[in-house]
Amino acid sequence: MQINMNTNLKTVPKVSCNSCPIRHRAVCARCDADELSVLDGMKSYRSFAAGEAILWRGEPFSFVASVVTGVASLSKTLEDGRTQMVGLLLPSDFIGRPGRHEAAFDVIATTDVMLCCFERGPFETLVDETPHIAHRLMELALDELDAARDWMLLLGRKTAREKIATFIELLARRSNTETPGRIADLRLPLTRDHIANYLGLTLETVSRQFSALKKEGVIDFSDRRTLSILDLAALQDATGNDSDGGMIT
Amino acid sequence: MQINMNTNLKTVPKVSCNSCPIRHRAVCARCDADELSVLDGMKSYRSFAAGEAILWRGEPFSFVASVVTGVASLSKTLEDGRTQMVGLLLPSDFIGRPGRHEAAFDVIATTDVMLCCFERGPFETLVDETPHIAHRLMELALDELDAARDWMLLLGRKTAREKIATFIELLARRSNTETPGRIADLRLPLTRDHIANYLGLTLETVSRQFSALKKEGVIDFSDRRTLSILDLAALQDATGNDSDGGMIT
DNA sequence: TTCGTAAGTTGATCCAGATCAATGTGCGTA
DNA sequence: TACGCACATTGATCTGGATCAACTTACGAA
Repeated sequence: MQINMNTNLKTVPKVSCNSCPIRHRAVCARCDADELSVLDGMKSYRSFAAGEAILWRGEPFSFVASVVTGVASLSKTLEDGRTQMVGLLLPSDFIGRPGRHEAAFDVIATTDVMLCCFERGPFETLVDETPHIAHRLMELALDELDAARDWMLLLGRKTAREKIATFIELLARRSNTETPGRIADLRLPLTRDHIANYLGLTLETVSRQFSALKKEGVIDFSDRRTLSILDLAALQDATGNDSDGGMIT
Repeated sequence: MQINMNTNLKTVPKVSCNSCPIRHRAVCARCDADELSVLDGMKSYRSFAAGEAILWRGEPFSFVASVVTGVASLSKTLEDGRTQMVGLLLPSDFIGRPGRHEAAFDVIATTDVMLCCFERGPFETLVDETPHIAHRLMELALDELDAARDWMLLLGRKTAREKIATFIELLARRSNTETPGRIADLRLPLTRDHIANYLGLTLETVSRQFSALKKEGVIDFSDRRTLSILDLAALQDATGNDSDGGMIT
């Protein structure tokens, strides 16, 4: 099987590339009008419900895809069930890689997800013929590599508090809310358990660190899944990152 | 500065690409004779002594390079000095990435290292004009991404014992010694401290886990830097990896 | 041959985060 | 209106690996 044909999967009417929210960041970012129309003819949309598996590790896939909306996670699991998330796929991120025919990890929809899919064979041919796409694919891969290496530092050397602060700051940076020093109503797209899997912690530790930051007045929860950053400077201080990097505003 | 012009740096006479030990795995792997002669004309060799910095984080670099011989490490450091190695560069691995002009981490020679260097500007032009090189560069980047993600699982979820076993098994797999069930005289290219930085441990824990595996008869040291694997099955068992993956012979 | 130093081992103790356990909260469904 | 369930919080305890410390080993330089 390729991308799963499960219960909640829906094939959805296509949207024109011109009004696509990820038009300028996804694999098609560098394409001109002609190239775009080729992609437009090849693409199909699929939606997955929160919690649903998009792809299991080891499963051959016949589609590659861009995330249009929603959040998906990549995770690896040890024999005994310990799991580690190795990537978070946000809108414009790409699923699948040239020269590989089966998934190296589980891909799970953590929220409802919409994918813009291409059949793998034709897409690979197109990549070979279209430097704009090959080039963008390279950029996306290198960005992921940078992110993976930042995460290695976090997993290997940061404390629980630093991990949580880094995670919140990451979400704040990606959600482009613009309010210097204070960020309101940041939505957590993951459960405590998922966050723990992302950060190499347990869900209890995640919960305790959230509570600690709340008690200190650094953040506040309006609801379990929605928080505000009350003291951005303190939060950035708690990440353990160099003070210069990572300015949000 | 680009790649450092320090104390021990030497520019070394070039070797013909045809007799180059990494000819078929490095960035030039897919090149035909014509392409190779262009690279041959551009390249220069540089050597670095063990312990020497090849490139510091944030430093602009004017060269990219392939590792010809030796081992180098990529590492990231937190403000307070905690460091995490985020990659190990073995012969044929590539330093530098298209579209980036400064290092994202420190690159240190852990053994004596020989690099095959190209000036960044001309090399990038060549990449754009030579699909064989662009393609190979993409493959190398994706392989690194896979390795980084495997390491995230190790850093986030494995125990000290599993980390050490995984590390030994990794070295065994890359040194292509062929002796089913038993591997002799495996050389550790890193100090205990470097291994600790690679595995997200302290050097004491590394030492203790080596001792434990030795006492159990899984491995043996003929010298502090040279070990033999006496019981490969037990070692693989201790990695925590799926039993099917990771066969060496 | 000894001295100095970097690297490695081993022991004793400590503590951050895991684990085990109980309770709380919100929401959809009957 | 209450039942069931998934998710989250909080407390008590345990423990793997960090930290602190002493000692050993290898080796190159004087």
